[in-house]
Amino acid sequence: MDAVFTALADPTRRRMIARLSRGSATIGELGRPFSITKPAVTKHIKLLERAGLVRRRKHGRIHRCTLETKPMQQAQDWIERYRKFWQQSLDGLARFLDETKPEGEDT
Amino acid sequence: MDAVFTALADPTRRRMIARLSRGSATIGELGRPFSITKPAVTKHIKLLERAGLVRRRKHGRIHRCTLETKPMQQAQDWIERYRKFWQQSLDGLARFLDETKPEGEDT
DNA sequence: TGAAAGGTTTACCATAAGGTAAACTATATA
DNA sequence: TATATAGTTTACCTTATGGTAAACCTTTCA
Repeated sequence: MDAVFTALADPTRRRMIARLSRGSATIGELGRPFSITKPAVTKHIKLLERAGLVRRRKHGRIHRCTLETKPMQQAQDWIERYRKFWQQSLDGLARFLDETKPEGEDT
Repeated sequence: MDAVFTALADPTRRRMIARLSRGSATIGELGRPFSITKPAVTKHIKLLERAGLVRRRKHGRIHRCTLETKPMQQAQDWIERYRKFWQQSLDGLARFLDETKPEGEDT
């Protein structure tokens, strides 16, 4: 889970994911939109693989990448679990109590 | 968005968020479950604030923290957007093509 | 008026990210 | 058989994380 959120924390990798969501791509295709060198692309893909978000298949000298759905699903589940909690609590009594209990706010 | 996913990438911070989803808490309360020093707790909270996930109100010497829903919602929206895309594409034709087009897989 | 309690700040350390240039491996092709 | 192409590896740099200890500021309270 750490690795998944770490992978999503970089804008370049998020754009790579967006690209892959529309179909598989090679390493070169994934790196082309960005003005970064090839080793940088290699590192990003490796990080995405380490998070389980991307799978690679080698065909000759070409590496074709595809997305894996499971880790992203788990990340979404984590968020969803707690989002539900606080939406029900913060919109209701808990928020009222938190806001009104202490009177002397200085910020 | 970078900051939000970065904040979620650490297990200590995720547990702090889980704690906050059940109601507001002080800095001390948030750090107590972990065997880390006070400066470490301060840093985690700061990072959560920087991501907009946590809001702090000072009452005397006590700092009371609450969750903010918006950034988490945005993070979830980002995931949801692309998850939809690839679930519809990978479960269907695109995945079929990706898997079958190149014959000589060596991995 | 002290001293304790809640937090922060200031160094300081180790490791991971994100980037580069240069050299390298392996496959395809003229 | 050269040479170009796709991608990786190694070595290096800078900045951000995650942690500590020690000193500090504020507020509370005996």
